[in-house]
Amino acid sequence: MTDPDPIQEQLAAARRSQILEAATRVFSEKGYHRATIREVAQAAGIADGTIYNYFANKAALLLGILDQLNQTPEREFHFAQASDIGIEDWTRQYIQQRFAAIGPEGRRLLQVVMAEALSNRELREQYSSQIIQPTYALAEGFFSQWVAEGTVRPVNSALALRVVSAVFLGVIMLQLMGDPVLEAHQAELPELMADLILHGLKENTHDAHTARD
Amino acid sequence: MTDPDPIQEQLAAARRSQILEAATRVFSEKGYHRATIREVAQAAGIADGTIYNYFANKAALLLGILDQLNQTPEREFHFAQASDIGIEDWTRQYIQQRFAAIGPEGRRLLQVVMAEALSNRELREQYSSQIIQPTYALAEGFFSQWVAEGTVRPVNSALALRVVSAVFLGVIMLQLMGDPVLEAHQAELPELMADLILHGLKENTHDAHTARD
Amino acid sequence: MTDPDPIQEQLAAARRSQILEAATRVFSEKGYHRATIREVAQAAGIADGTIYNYFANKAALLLGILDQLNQTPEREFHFAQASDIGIEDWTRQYIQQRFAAIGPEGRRLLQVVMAEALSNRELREQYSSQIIQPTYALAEGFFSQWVAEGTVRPVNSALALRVVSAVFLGVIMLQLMGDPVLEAHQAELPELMADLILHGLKENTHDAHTARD
Amino acid sequence: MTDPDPIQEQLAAARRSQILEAATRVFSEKGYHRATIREVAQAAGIADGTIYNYFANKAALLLGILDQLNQTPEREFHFAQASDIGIEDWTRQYIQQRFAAIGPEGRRLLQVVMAEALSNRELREQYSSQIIQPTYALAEGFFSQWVAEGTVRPVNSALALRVVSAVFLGVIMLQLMGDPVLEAHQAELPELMADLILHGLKENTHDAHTARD
DNA sequence: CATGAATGAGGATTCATTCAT
DNA sequence: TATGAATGAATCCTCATTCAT
Repeated sequence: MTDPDPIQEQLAAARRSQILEAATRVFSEKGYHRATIREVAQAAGIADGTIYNYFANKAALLLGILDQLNQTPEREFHFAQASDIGIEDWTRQYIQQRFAAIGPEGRRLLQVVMAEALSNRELREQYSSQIIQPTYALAEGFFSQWVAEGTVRPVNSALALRVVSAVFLGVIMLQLMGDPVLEAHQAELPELMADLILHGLKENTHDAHTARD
Repeated sequence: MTDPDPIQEQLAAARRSQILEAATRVFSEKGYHRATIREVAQAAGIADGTIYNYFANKAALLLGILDQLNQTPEREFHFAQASDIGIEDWTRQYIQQRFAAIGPEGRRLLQVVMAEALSNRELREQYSSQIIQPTYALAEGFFSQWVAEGTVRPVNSALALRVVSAVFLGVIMLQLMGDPVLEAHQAELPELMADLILHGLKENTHDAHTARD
Repeated sequence: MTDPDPIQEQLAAARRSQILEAATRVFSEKGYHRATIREVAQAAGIADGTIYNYFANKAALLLGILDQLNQTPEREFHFAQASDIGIEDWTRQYIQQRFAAIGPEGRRLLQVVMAEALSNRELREQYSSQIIQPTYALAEGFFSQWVAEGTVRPVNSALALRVVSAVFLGVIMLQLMGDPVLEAHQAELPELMADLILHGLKENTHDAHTARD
Repeated sequence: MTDPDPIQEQLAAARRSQILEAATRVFSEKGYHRATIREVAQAAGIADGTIYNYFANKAALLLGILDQLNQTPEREFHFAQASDIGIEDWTRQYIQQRFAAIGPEGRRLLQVVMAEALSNRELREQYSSQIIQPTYALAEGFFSQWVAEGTVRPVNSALALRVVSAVFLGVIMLQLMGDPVLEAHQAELPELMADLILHGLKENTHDAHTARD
């Protein structure tokens, strides 16, 4: 009936983004449930009903936000480079880059999605199957390669990957919970995380010895 | 009118627990917002109105759950023993014990509280000030002592503590998100976490060397 | 089954009064509907349930208050004396006495009953048939006698009685509405009302003059 | 977004009136508290929720009714004409006109507002400050002028005004209470009230004398 | 009789969603 | 497509009333 008008599509996509951006903002401030469609509409500068021309219902806004989380581009970061520059430097750079990349907007996305995913099985499963597990699958390849090379201690790569990523997730959760220490020491955080992930907490006396040699 | 009747108080406390237990169950299944007072009441086997004899409103149920989280006794665990048995063994034992202690009920409490705290500033602040920060304050004492002793590499203790605890928090979050790998390898998890926290990811060639000496 | 124990009856009557007194107080402060049984019970210093041993339900408290209004004794005041002391003096004394007699408690009763009677047909009809009309019936006898004697201008006694009593009712309503002028000039009020009721507003000498011309 | 659309405003005003009219009807029949929002909505032929597009809550309906009472236009009636036609004729006409003007709708408004004002301090104060006292302030000017002219006996005008208006208020209260005599003699009422207000109850012997001469 | 915990019907209010304009 | 008024289902909460102790 209507031919696919590329201009129309552009406009529609822009509207969708505009609405999702507003929704993310409002949801992160008031929470998905406490936020009303009206508030999202007002934040987006449109009428209530207009939202329903772009999203089937309120839940679809959440899924839209999830999609945006998915489209955060840096996800595929260059695991490949690890071999070139050594795991030590690579890790430090990666952590630095991830923290820089996520930014306040990404943090908000995560806050909204995590809050709801924790209490909504359906969203949780979508989040898991669409984003979390694929990301792990991607990373596992590199990780097990490092293990094979002896760069990384011999561990269950899949499991170790979870634990390592848990450091990230946990730190961001604590930030979202408003921890004042993390807030105050943002600058030192990446290096400390890299140290911990690479070398652990323990003062390695042997390291010291050998270094002296 | 009536002097404080200890039996009445016992009954009232039991009712409160009964209601909170039901609320935790229902909230963790459906989420705080999607759950209705009626569902909580039915789960507790009482009438809707009865809940309001023990809690001012629905939000007070959340705070009650928060309190329960607070009263999980093991929080003060034996940091003191660290010096006796060496940080290595202590860490392994501690992790093991924490995982055992939290259990499914504690996990549910955490799920409910985290989900809501992420989207509810008031609860978040209560959670932070009543539980998270006090716990950190307690642990920091021991942590900085270890740093002073040279047992732990010289770091900002407060910050390092956050990062270490983030491993825990992150792992539990991933579990709550239904990660199948963590589910499948629960048994290996504590040891791996201890390894990571103590020694990091990196295969320590120097360690190996020195060990050979 | 139980023989009519006069002591028990005394106690019960005292309880009833105690409860009604509390109810009047609470109702006049918060209004019948906004007031709760619990508040009445607390005001009376008893438990909620106890009220139901003396009154069938909340509405019965209102009827009880109505009864109390009924039992205000002075209702039958000595109309008879009118002939002895002249209508002028009688009226002044009567007004004075009525205002003195009603007092703050009586005002409260009236407030509660009027408020509810205005919006509750059943109470209104009870109030009318049990109190208002009987009182008028009593007064009409004297009033028509005065008319017959020529003491009072020839009017429809029943109607005139309503209008005269309306001055009272209206003044008390305005007082209950918090009129500051009536509040400030309480002392002058009875005399002014008597003047108005007996002689009207109009300066009489002119009447006389003009009539003579 | 949209500039003030006069047509929309007209529609909205019409809706408000429609709702208020229904509320007045329902409230006067069942009383404010016993009436439900659903009943008001049904009486207005709309859905429950629609009421909340025009009024913040149930109490706002009462305030809306109060406003309507305020906007009864005749309040300012022609006090000015008093000098032209003589206080006697003016009073009779005024009373006549007031009774005619208030009508059944106005009576209902008054019933609803008085019932609630008697038991609701907030509404009472609004009623007093927004309507009663301003009306008195307006009337006092004329009244004291009449006193100064010697048309009216020398009295405290503010107080006398209250007493005179109390005749009105009292009569209407008695009518609202369902007094059968007032109901049966509506036609004679205005004249009788005028007589009472102007000349009082007492057969004026001087008048009589002069008249007889 | 006194108590007050338990009950559950009832009602105000919210808000996602629809649809006529 | 955009609008926003109308809708009415859903839900929290209140509170009169009951009844076991």
